[in-house]
Amino acid sequence: MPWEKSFDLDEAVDQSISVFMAKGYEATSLSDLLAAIGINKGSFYNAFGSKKKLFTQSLLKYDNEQRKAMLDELSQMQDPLKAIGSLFDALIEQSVTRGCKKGCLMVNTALDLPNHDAATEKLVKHSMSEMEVFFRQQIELGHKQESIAKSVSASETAKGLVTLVVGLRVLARGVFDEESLRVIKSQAMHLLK
Amino acid sequence: MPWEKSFDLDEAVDQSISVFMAKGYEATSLSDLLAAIGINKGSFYNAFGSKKKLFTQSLLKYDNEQRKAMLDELSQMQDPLKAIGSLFDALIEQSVTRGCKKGCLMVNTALDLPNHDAATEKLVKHSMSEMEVFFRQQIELGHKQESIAKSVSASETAKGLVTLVVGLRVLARGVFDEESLRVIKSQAMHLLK
DNA sequence: CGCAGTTTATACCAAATGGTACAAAAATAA
DNA sequence: TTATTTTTGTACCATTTGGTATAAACTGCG
Repeated sequence: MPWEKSFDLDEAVDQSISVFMAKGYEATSLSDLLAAIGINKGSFYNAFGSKKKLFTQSLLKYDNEQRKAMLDELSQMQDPLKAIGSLFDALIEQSVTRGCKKGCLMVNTALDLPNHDAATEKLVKHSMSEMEVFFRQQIELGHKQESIAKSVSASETAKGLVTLVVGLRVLARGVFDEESLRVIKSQAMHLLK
Repeated sequence: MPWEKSFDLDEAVDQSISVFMAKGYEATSLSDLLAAIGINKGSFYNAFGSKKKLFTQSLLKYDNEQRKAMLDELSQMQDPLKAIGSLFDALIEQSVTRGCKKGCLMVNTALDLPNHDAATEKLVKHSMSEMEVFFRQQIELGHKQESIAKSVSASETAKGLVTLVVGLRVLARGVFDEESLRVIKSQAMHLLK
């Protein structure tokens, strides 16, 4: 066997995620990706096949390492109000700190859904639905623990919280300042009362 | 004097709004616009100057004729809960009916803010802030009329409602079905209790 | 009619688009 | 050393990009 790839595949996808997140799929050019990853066309097509395939790969990795990882961790807290509060804290933290206003690849793609293929649509819907499930389960746990009133509908409030998260990620891209983002969190907690 | 323009300027901008809304600024090509308006390059540059100028004009018109017109009308109802409920009804109605999933030009642009110029940023921020003001005033009116409890903070809840509206417009583009959108409305009304 | 202004249609522009092809260099394994 | 395979660099591809230029045809008014 000859030799290992000289650039880190995983790292390359991470760079791609950044670019796609910042500019969107269409507005991201091949040159943008090559510059961000630090390779040239030959290696690119050898490694990823096409721009579209890289995008799908990026979206998948993002969903696994960002959304899924975070929800899994929060689920283990066994404290619904704290878990949900922490989720919003983390989103705000990311929005304020991270590279500045890159937002969320999944939300960006959700807004652009009509311009993507069926596979992408399925992935985005699944990711959003997983988030809704997370909220629903947390609220149901709160019902058992009696930290959340039974009058708070698990399924309906879960959808409300998903909507607030999505809205937050949009507004975090430049419309709202940090203080306003924190108000969104407090409004989310209001829905649980 | 020679002769009137043979195509309707106003109508042309409306067509442009549709295209920009559906595909986003970057992904919309000149050809897309020419096809949608039904004119050719010569007339286009004579009438609008550039793609960017047309976009700005479109955004401005959209803000005036969609957002402003709607909020002005709802303000006249003098019934905060009804007005806010009607706003969500109208958004859902649009999302379900209108051309199918075109969404909202202002929200689409908000998510894309980092890639636009200062003038656009100002316009979007102003539009969003006007919406926030609308909600705040409605809640304050509700305080006076005693239809909304004083414990509901006008300024904070206004931000929460703006976030729900933005989230709704994103999710309406393909993630949520009509039933789920209606749940968002009911969650919005919950914030007013 | 003649002038003014508009519309069409076309040709053109340089630059960038996503993607392919290929030779040479480099590095490992046998 | 000799294969094997990936890397790099470059050249190339047709198409499209936003934008300009131009000439002819059309329409309305004085």
